[in-house]
Amino acid sequence: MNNSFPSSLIRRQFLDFFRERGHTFVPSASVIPFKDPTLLFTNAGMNQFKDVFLGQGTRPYTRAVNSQKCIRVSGKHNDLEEVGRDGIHHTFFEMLGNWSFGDYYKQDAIRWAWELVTGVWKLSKDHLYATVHLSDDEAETIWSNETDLDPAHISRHGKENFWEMGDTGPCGPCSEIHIDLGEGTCPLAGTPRHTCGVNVSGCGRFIELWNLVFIQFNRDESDTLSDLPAKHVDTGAGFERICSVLQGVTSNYETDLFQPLIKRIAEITGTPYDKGEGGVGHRVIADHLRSLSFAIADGAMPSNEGRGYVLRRILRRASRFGRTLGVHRAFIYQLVEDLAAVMGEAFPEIGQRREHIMGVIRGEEESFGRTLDRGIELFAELLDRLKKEGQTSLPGTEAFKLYDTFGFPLDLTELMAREQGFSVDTEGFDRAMAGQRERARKGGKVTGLEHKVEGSALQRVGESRPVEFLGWTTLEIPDARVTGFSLDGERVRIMLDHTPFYAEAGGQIGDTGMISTHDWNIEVDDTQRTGDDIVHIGRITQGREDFEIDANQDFSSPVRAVVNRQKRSDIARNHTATHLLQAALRQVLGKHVNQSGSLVHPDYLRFDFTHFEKPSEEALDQVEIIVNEFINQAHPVSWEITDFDTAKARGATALFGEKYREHVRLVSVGDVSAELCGGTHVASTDQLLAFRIISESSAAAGIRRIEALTGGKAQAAMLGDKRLIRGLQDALSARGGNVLEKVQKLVDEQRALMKQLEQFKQASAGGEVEALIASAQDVKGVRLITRTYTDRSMDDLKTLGDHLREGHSNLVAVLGSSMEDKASLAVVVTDDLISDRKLSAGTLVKEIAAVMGGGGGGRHHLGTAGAKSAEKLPEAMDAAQEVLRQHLK
RNA sequence: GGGGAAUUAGCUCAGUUGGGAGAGCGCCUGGUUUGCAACCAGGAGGUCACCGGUUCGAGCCCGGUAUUCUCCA
Repeated sequence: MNNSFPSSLIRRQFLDFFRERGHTFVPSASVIPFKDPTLLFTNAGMNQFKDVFLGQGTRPYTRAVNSQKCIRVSGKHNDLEEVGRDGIHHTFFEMLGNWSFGDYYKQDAIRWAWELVTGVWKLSKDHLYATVHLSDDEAETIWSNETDLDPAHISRHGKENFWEMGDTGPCGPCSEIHIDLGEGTCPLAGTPRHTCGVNVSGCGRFIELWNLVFIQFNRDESDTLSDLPAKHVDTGAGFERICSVLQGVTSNYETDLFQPLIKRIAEITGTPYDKGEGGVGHRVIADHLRSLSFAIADGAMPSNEGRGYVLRRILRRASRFGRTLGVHRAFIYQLVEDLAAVMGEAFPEIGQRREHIMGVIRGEEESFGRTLDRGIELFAELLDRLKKEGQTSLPGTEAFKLYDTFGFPLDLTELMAREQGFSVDTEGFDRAMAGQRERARKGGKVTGLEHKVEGSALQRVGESRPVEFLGWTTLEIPDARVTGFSLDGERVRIMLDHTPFYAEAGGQIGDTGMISTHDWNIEVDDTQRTGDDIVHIGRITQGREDFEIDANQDFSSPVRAVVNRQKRSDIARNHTATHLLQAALRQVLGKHVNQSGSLVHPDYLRFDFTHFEKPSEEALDQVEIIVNEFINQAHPVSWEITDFDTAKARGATALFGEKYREHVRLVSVGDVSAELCGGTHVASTDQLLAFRIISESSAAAGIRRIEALTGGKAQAAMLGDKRLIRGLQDALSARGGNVLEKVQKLVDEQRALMKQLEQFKQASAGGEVEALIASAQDVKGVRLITRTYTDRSMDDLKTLGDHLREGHSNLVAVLGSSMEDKASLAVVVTDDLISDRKLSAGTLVKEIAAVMGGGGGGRHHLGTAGAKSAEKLPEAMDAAQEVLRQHLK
């Protein structure tokens, strides 16, 4: 390894180079894209600027540079299974990038890239190559005239050099810098039909270093390209690859980014690292550790759906490889320390949340261990069964069931089957898997489309300008201008140039209210954000025709926008309470408490936070007390717009990974809380009146959820409790406040009484049993007891029947009872009659009950039956003797 | 988003044509006594996840909900 280029220096050089050329450093966005549901993970540097390219958002700068954390786990070019088998595939990587938003274009982008690569990083010009798109004369001219690249090293390509975001949207030609690593570096060298070269599939000698994308077109639904109003530059260079080139190693895993991790893995597992096949496990674990740690640091959690499930799979893959290296206990979590040492400087979140990350990974490793243990048990049972049936092959459906339902990996099943001399029907397994895929595809088609249609149906009005949100200080605007709308049956969606309506964000739900003119009226029931726009959603309650006339005239007159005051103040109370709750939780439970989700609703608030165990009742009481103290202390709530670093310096809690603009809004509650927050709040905490926790539960592993009330809702809840207690006092005649003692006493007494009653029943049953037996009549040598009671339950009859059976022989009892005009019937037969005379209580009771129109059945020793009416019970009892006679031969 | 599974005592789990809720461990009481998971006897502890349906009768059958596990997208 060439030590003159440590990875931290390379990263810094890149960022400094562009900073010196007027670029603003923009911190890496979270790997969890909060505002883009179409994306599981941030997978490219441009993700956080997508809205700029789509024309929906703006930034206060026109040049940006950063190193973006990315996670890729699926897609054409990156299958999870390939990671670790070669030196270039990763699930987590950094993407170095510089951007121009309508500022400089191809010339500067190419010149600067060349200058950095050859001037700062001193890569040999003889080994560098450039590619441009077939149509892009401009780029080629710049390469040959403005750089000293050998013109013979420039080549033109088709779709490899054309970049697009999707089927429609911004796109444009791109130009790439490739490097020739020299002979002997291509794994395919010498194989037929492979000639090393630029853009040759699978070639390991010529590899891409940097992609410069020139965004200049927009592709519409009809597939035609039109020029964008502003042209952009978007570049991306894989950091790990740059490091491997500059450090003179042939695999990314040989760089100082990975070697410390790999060394530690070798240490823990006792298996030395091998650059070839033998090191796959080390590489997989090192790679997966990075994905897991960064995703968890940014707030993701392993789970059984969505991106959480992807994380779980990544961890399990790493864990499986750990087992092949001989370690069966949880150990991956220990590596987080080493990762923090390598990456902590550039990404401090890894160090700051180290304990949380370790806890989550450890928990998952242990839970996977349990899954495997259960699978091994199920496998053993299955094999036992197959052996008894004389099989030697394990059916594919069974292997699939182990995999699909219990998460037991196929390769493990095969391994264990082979040990016992069994083969596995993998074809059957594949067939079952194909069926599963088919079902999943059918199920999940609709949603994506709906999203798209909803977003594109808005019709813009007049010149487009960014909306101004005024709702922090005002709830009513008399003269807003309509800037866009859509009408779909009853539903109307409308945009304004300035608005008091808060759009759902940060857990706070959207405002409700009215938008109106003299001629029409819209009841707004939700407010949402799309891009930088605020969309009011509701229905026209009055003047629909007038609304359409207005729409045709592009809404020439101003409209009045009024937020529902009551709901807004309920929301504000709950939002401020959320901040107080977080502050109190940190006091009581510890600093590790971090928000991991919240819902601010007018009726209640819900707050999810990281914490490892169920908080004790005492702790929750303490939290409630502290929040109420905050309320009574009447802390003023204030806010200011500041920059991120200032806010952080003041100890503000920010959601990890949430994207914050250069200017952030800092909400302070006295000296008890400072949080970055865009929501609406009360002016002083005493407006909350009261705070009350109504539930505490688990939201996910390592995450607790608290639901709480404020204001009138909290007071109403207290009143409800008071009524309940008063009701209890009345019912117990315990106004003196000794309710608890009284209840305890009652419970004890009741228990004692029940016991006594049971004994009493037994004793009296003894007498009753003797009397009943004495009353028996003889039917063909069998003693038959028939007896009808009133108000005896079925349980009573069964108990009595049991007593008659116990210790007696040659006895059949038919016991009837009428209760609330319903008939119950129980028949018991002693064991000797069951074996000797083949009697069955189930059969007898069924036939007897038939007489009164009821149904029933049971086992040989005891049968029960019932009828909806007790009217014919006497007839049935009379018939018992005849029924028994028929069953006796 | 779709499929498969689980939910029974404090814990781990049994419970088949639908008819008497169980075992092991743990806990309590008494006895015994001190070589390693001590033993013996007795006892407490259950809304069989929740809601609804079928049935004379549901832990078991049917429908729904919740939570957890698991696979696919």
